[in-house]
Amino acid sequence: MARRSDHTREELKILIIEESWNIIEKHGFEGLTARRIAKNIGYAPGTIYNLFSSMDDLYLQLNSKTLDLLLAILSSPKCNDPKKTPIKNMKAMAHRYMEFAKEHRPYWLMLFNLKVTENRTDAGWYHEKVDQLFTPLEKLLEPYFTSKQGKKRKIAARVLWASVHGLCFLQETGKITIVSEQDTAPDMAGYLIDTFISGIKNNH
Amino acid sequence: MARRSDHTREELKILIIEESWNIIEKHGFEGLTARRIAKNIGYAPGTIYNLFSSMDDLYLQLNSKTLDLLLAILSSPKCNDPKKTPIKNMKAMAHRYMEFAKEHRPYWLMLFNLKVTENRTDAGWYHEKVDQLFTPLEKLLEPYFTSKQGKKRKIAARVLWASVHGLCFLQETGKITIVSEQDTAPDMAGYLIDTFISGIKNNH
DNA sequence: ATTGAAATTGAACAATGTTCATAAACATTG
DNA sequence: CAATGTTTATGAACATTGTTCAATTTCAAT
Repeated sequence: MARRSDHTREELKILIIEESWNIIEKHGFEGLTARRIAKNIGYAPGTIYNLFSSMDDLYLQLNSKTLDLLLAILSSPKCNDPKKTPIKNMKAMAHRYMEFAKEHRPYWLMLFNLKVTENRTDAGWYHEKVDQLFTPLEKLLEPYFTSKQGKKRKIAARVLWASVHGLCFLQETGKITIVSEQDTAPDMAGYLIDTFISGIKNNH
Repeated sequence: MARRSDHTREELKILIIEESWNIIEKHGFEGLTARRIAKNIGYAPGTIYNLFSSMDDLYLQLNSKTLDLLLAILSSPKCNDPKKTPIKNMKAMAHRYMEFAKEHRPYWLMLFNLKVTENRTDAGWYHEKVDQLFTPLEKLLEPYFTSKQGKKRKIAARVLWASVHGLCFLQETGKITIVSEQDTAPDMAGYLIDTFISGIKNNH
């Protein structure tokens, strides 16, 4: 039996989340089970339920971690370089998003897992976190809108972002037949951004 | 014990699919279990495995049915009206897609279910079916491209479609914070289409 | 009638999330 | 230090799941 003083409640919570993270990396989301986590950290399955109300609750915490990672990437200087044009930054942003989805596929896919999604209990902080993801793109869109068009800009950011995500999603789940080998998903995202921004300029 | 001559193999297959369809409508995807299907049609659980290699196989067949429905909707005269402008038709198409996602949510969500997606065995006919979904939009895009720009048009169709889908997905899974009550997802799709098409015109 | 193939069965298996009485570990008190 | 109370860990137990497969039943052919 694990000593009660081995870890504080908070330490144990982190321990479980981190071990889950590793399991997912090795065995994918399907490989993540309460029993496996418990075994790996030297506790009994029941212990997990002392710290998380359910597996879904744990999934939510894991998603939170993923969102943190994503926000860090989208906020990084590489796609917010003042020396580059906004369009170039946007393309870099899209590129890095797709890169993230590819490299951290299981974590990224979890974000859109049905069960996790329908967890609308304490959706407050979670939704705010998702909302935060739009801000880097919103900033890049500033040059194309007047200061009075804040709402329009917000909408544009969300629409463009949803588009990039849609492209990434269909690509990553193999639902899209890429027309030719040369037209990779990032290229298509580039095309999308060029066209969309060109359209925005046109409408002024 | 159910008589062997009650149904032919093919009849039974259809029976299972239709009963599954009803179960999903009533109890969602989560409510769909081998035992429940069997019980409802008066057979034993094992029988299902005589006709489908696994539950995932059955899911694939169900998705196929959903894709048929979707194609029918996207091909319908309501969004392919020669009297209307292409843009209006596109907006109608996006609108109907989103409507479909809302009304047939469980079926629509199943299309993007991980497990079902990773079934890459007989992905041939399935992928072709998905590919078919793009053709209505491709046709609507004809006026904006020369006959030599067939490939460009294909790409545009996929990009635009992915965008609409992304919008729909984030909206339907509650991942997007709509800026205000007035800006519904269909409105945002309209904005997307207007801007995107405007951008296409610009680039010629 | 007999034989043989084909279809149906349902008990059995392994694995899952989850619960909860029990026991252990610690903190507090007298 | 002993006794008591509280918190935490446990792991067996429960209900479900997909899935398998030897046994049984059904039916056509002989």
